[in-house]
Amino acid sequence: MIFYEVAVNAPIANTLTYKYSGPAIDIGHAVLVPLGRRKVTGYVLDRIEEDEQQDKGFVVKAVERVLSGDPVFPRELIPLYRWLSSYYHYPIGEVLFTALPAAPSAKSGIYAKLIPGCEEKLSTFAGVEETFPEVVLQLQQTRHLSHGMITRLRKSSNGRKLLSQLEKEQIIQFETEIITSRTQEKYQVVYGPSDSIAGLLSTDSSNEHGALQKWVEQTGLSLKPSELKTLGIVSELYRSLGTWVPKSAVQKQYKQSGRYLKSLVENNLLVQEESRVYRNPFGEPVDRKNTCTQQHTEEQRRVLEKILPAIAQGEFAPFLLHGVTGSGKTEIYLQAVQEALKAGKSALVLVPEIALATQMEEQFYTTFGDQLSLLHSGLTAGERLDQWHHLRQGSARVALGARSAVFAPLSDVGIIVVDEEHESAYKQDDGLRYHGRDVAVMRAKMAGCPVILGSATPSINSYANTTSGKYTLLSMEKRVSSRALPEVQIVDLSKGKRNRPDLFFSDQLIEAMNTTLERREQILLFVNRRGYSSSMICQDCGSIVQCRHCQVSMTRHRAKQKLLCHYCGFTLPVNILCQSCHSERVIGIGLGSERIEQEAEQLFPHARIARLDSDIASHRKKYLETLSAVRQGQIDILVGTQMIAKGLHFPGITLVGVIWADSGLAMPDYKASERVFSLLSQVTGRAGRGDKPGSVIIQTHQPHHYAVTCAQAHDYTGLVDKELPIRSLLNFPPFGRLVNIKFSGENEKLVEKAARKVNVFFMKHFTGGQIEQLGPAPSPLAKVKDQYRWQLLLKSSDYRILHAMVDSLQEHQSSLKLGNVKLSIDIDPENMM
DNA sequence: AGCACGCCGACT
DNA sequence: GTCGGCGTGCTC
Repeated sequence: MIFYEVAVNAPIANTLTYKYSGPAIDIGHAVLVPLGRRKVTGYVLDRIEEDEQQDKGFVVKAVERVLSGDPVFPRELIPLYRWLSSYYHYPIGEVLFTALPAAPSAKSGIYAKLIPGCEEKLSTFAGVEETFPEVVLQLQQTRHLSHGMITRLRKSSNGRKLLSQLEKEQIIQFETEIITSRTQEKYQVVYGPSDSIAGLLSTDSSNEHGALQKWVEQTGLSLKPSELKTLGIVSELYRSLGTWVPKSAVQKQYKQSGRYLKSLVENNLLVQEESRVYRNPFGEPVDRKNTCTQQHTEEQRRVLEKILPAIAQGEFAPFLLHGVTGSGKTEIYLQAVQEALKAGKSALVLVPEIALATQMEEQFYTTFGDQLSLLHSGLTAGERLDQWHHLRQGSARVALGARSAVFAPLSDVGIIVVDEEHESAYKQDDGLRYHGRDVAVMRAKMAGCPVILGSATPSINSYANTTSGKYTLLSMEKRVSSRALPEVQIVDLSKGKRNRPDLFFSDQLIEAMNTTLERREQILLFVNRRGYSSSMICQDCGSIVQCRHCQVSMTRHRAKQKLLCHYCGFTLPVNILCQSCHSERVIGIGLGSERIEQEAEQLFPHARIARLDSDIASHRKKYLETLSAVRQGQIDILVGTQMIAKGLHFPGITLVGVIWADSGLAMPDYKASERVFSLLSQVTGRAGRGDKPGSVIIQTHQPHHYAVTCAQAHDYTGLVDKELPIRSLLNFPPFGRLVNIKFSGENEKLVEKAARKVNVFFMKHFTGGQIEQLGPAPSPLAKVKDQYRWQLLLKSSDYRILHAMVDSLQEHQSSLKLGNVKLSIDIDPENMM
């Protein structure tokens, strides 16, 4: 008998022990195990030798069965899973279910069996026939009660009564059955040559059909013309594909071929097999043009001289690559990955959550082809699983993807790259609240390999790690082919008269747009919000239309003719009465991408204008059409939100306008300045990447704010010099560490009470000046989806104290009696909303 | 999470 | 009396 350490799919902090008498189970397998009265999926994390398995005061149950054919994850990732569980204070089983794709899984439910020989007893059972005829019917017909039937019965008291009586009278017996078990592998039927004609199909004679016919005549086989035709198609496809031919591909050319394929197999000319289908994760076929590996710049060479030896060395080494937009960071990544592959290792590349196909994907695909596995957010569960298997089996050695790709099942990782490391999209904002970049660094540490964090505007945290000596700083300050950085002009929105005070366009911006359009060049307008008006205000009483379920203002969307809540999706008609005074005079204020698009149409009626925001991006086709239209110069003005600032390359754009730069500075967030700076820098970087120089106009109400002026001067260290003293004064990161304890529930009073209780608990058990408790207070978004939210922010220079506090809270959670209030813990919170 | 146990109010 | 409400606690 062998014992196993299993992480089960339930919110249980620790792993559980199970035994299994069958053949030894490898670490990493999915198993079905009993848990209480039910059966759940679990993952084997370790084997426990029998002599180590002392009596620990619980009865060890047996593994029900092994669910996976092969281990689902490489065992070298187990320490990372354990670290995630303890660092983010999240149950180990749920860590695994977050980190793994929808792999073999099973669940059980209760059903009831009719005890043999009880049919008579059943019919004499008082009252069943009248109240529950369907129960009698099901038992007679199938000799059991289904899970669905039992759940239905349990909803009524009479049903429950019936069930317990049937059990008491020994008519039925409850058992658990597996009700869902899914694997999303897709298979297809493929055909290949049998031994007898293998030689014939591999020859690349140009007169294929003739050769086949000749061969058939020689062997004296009597093939029908249709069979010969089918065989011809198969052989043609076999040669062009270079591999076995899917049945569907043959049938596409010849509809009736199914039956002939069958007879060809019977005649031992073709062999039929089932093969795993790997769905194509590239939405559209990507042009595999060769990127001419240009000469590296002096800076690139200097950076590579540091990184490449570290990869060959195979030791943990964190680098922060600070390179201005256009300095050629991607080339560094490509070289680094190549170096790792050369050393026989694999590579992991993380990019922020991006809507769809980007330059980065294209370049990696061009360079690494089938070696590359893409793990972006647009994949279906099935596609994701396919990519997982590719990596698992080593048929792909480079993984490129967003946040969750950090869990890619690569073994022997030689390099990890995190592009745009400052992006807050790396932070998962629910469930296991991990930071993709931080996990990447930890993974590199465990794997013993270098990690490159790249950014044009590094996070203050990472930058601080270079001055403290934890990371090595590598800088690239020049743009490839020494293109100049764009000229940036700041326009003060609060000063001076405007020709069009009704619009969000300053005179300077309008003029610059005019000259740009005259030169037949392209313009990008950047807006912070989608929609038309960011909120609706009543002109009589001044109240703002709020979502019924969330404490946020409703945004007007003109195209949809609706008011929309961006948090829960709740909609209202446009023509509503004021919620407090019932006035009809409710109008939109503030701006959104739709409105800017409309105003641009008014100002430049002859310009071709397009909009790109997440409303559009949800329509993949429309999104890609817009992208290519912009690239081909069919669009003069592109209006967009955040998503256009990232990773997209538009050579034709020479003017960038930022409509309202300081809107982000009002956020209740210690990172607001850092964010605004990096957003402005990114948008600014979109200008003039072609051979023409670019210019940028930033409209703002706070022209003297350092986030704005530093972005204007392309001065990253200037920002750091301003920002660090402020952070230091308030002991915010990188000086102090933060933990946000979040409370939520339907009952506002109870949520508040719970938050106060925890606050008191901490004050009692953790005294001394090393900890600061901010709050408890209602969250900046005090209500979302009918859930009231409070939070308690903990701050300390010593993260070990913070972890001790959270551990202690979780330990005493039940005795604190927080009632129905849900508690969730956010370690290193990125977003305080 | 799910599921059982157990302790109190409102019904036959 | 007991039925059924939900708060509390455990799962190898």
